[in-house]
Amino acid sequence: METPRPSNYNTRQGGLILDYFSSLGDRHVQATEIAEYFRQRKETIGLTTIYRHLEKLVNAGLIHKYFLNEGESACYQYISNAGEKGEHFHLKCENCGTLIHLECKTLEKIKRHILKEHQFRINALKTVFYGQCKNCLGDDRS
Amino acid sequence: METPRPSNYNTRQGGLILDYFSSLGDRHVQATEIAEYFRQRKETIGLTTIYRHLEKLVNAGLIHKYFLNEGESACYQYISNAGEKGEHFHLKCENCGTLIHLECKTLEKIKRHILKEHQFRINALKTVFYGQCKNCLGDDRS
DNA sequence: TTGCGTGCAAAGGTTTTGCATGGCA
DNA sequence: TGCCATGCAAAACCTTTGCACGCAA
Repeated sequence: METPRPSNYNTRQGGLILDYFSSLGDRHVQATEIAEYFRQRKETIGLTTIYRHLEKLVNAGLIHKYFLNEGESACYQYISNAGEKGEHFHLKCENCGTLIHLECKTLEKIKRHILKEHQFRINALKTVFYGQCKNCLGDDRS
Repeated sequence: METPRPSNYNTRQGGLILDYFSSLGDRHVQATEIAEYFRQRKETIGLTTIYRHLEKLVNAGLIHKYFLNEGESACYQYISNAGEKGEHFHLKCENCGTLIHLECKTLEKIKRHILKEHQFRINALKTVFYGQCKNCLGDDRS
């Protein structure tokens, strides 16, 4: 199986962006952060070009796009070849902004429950649970 | 218990907007839809004013703000006085856009599980499950 | 009269599009 | 050489802010 390429042509920018994503592991970045990263390394890439590569990478299934800070800019994250193993849900604290990666057998049950009983297949990658984290529950019991 | 008012002053616009929300039931609207609604009735309200009332209503706990169409505009929804009873999760089909309101005992278990085992209190109002709905699962079994 | 409410215009931020140029194959 | 990629400028959107005027109390 070939690794899908983000574009037909092999360009400096395309290579840099894909390499950058693979170096990120499971960390996510926003478009402007990518631009800033390369600007600091004197490898400046236009923001337009970055957005166009992001779109291609999403379509190629190499990166994942989602929104953490509601109403704000999109987050992009590399999808490691390791594959299905690391599926997890995101928990985002509405108070302090902490992002928790949750891998949990019970949540697998939830997915199955909703699929079987409600005929809906959940996309864990895109789904974000909002609420209050441990620390913020402790601080304020409202 | 008094009904909290959206503002100190009682203005034409404030009254119209609150009345409009209470007439919506559990349907949600976007800021521009509100503007359009009143424009058609020759009761034009400036978009700026609408946004300012929305903010006040959210702060007063009378309406709820969330994001359904990721990266797009905010949705606002009236919180009926009926209260806690109608708590439900939102399921949003990534394919056809259908929004499902899910009231389900099992999901209460999910909330309790995550609270007890992971010390995180889920805000069901804000949380949206993304995935594929019944119809779209049938159409395409990818 | 006081001070918040209103709404136009403008700014802010993110993302997309038009278009001339650059560079891969 | 052909055609996609690039990136500047500008547009498109949603939302917020500045400011002068309106209006409720």
